[in-house]
Amino acid sequence: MEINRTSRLPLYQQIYEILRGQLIRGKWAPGESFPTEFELIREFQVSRVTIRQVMDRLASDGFIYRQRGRGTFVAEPTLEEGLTRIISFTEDMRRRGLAAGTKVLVSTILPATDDVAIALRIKPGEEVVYLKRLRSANNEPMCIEESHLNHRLCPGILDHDFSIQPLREILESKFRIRISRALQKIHAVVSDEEMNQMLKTPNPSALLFIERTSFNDYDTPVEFLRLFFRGDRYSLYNELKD
Amino acid sequence: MEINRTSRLPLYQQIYEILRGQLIRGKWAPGESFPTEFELIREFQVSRVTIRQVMDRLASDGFIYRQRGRGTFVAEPTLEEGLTRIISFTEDMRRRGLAAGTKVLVSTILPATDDVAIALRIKPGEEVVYLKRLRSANNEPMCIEESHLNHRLCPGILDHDFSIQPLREILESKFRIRISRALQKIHAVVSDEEMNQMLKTPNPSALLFIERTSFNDYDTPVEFLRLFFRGDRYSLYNELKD
DNA sequence: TAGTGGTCTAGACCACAAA
DNA sequence: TTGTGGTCTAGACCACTAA
Repeated sequence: MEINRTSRLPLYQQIYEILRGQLIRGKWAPGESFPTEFELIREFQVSRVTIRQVMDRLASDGFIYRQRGRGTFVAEPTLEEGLTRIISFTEDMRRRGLAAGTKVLVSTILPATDDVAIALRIKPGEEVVYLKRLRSANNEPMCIEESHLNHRLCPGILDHDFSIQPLREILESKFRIRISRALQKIHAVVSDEEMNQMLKTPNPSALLFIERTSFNDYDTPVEFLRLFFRGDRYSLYNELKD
Repeated sequence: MEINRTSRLPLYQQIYEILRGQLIRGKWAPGESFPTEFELIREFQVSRVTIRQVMDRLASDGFIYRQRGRGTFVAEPTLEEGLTRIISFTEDMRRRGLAAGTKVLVSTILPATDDVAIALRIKPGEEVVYLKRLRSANNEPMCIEESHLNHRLCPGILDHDFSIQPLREILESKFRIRISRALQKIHAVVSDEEMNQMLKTPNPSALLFIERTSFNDYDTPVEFLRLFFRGDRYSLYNELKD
């Protein structure tokens, strides 16, 4: 874990990426002491302001919290992160104390419909990878997920087994596509017959319906996602300020 | 707008509050130039680092955005703010281009039920102000709002007219209670007969259901709120990072 | 008392945009 | 060329916690 002083990437960003990666990979347990400012100053040989810039960001991201006079500590994972960071379904369920499962229902290539084309900023009729999965938690159905990928950006992706390897991992390792941000819309809808069958919900049921467009580093839409969560089992949590 | 150098409140926080207040009150129009760093340095007579600390926060709050070489500008109001800041129903509707209306359905004092008591951290049976309102947008029903206030914190609040003056304003001016943060849970539920009548929705309909507990500066729960939004008319928006 | 995080300063050099 | 925001430095003093 070295920083590059000749890189055009600012020092604080390099250090941020390093520490953030270590936090996500679980280098420290929640509640454990995080290195002090002066330890990080020694380790990376930068000024205190630069280290504090990094720690301010890690704190506002919710990864660490600081206590004057005591030190800095690693924060517990929160459910709120599902509304601020892009985390996988598996990770989301783990935080809720549930074991995630996946069943691929459909995986094929289709011409883009008008709404999908608009979301992906492509022409209607262009090739879209359509992936429909049933997501479960503790072996009970939890969510229907319909993914639409711009096939031009990930040709041949259908050869992979989506029930084993996470989609984002495939995009990153095989196609060098990193999802850096996403915009989403959250609604409530009534389930239809087909959904009730798949989700084992009574008729009628309410579903938490999320439409999400994910973008790569160059702000090109990569994926358009529709998520239908069981309203009786899944809620979102967050904090409002001021 | 002066800062107090002998106050225990840090300079950057004082300046932040001043500028934030001016931004919220609309001192500058969206898109308009915000004062440059050096103008603010001159105005408040503090160092550049301090001003940047303020502007970093205003930027991450979404109030301003900066462009290297060009300057700093006032951001457009976004719908996302409804998921990060505590904004009033009226303000939320305004951002959606709708005119808000309010009809008070019930306003009374009740003993706290178990769930409300837990949320407000009081004993079951203690006095709670119960306020039920029908919120409308462009004269169409949009939301049923059930508010539960800890009556001990705002005795006599029922004398006010909630259809005219915003609840938060009454709390602030009459009882010196400032809501500084809130925790909420977002679900989807199916409407019942009574709700369908009030909201003029068909049976069955899906509602976006939000439960929110609001806290004052001392982290005491002040209000427990249940919001039932029409699923066909109301959605939440937000951005996910990385 | 020693160590931690919180605040603040003056000053430097850089990249970028506009005139 | 000028002015803007972006990054980085060394150093200072303070408030709080724990030993």
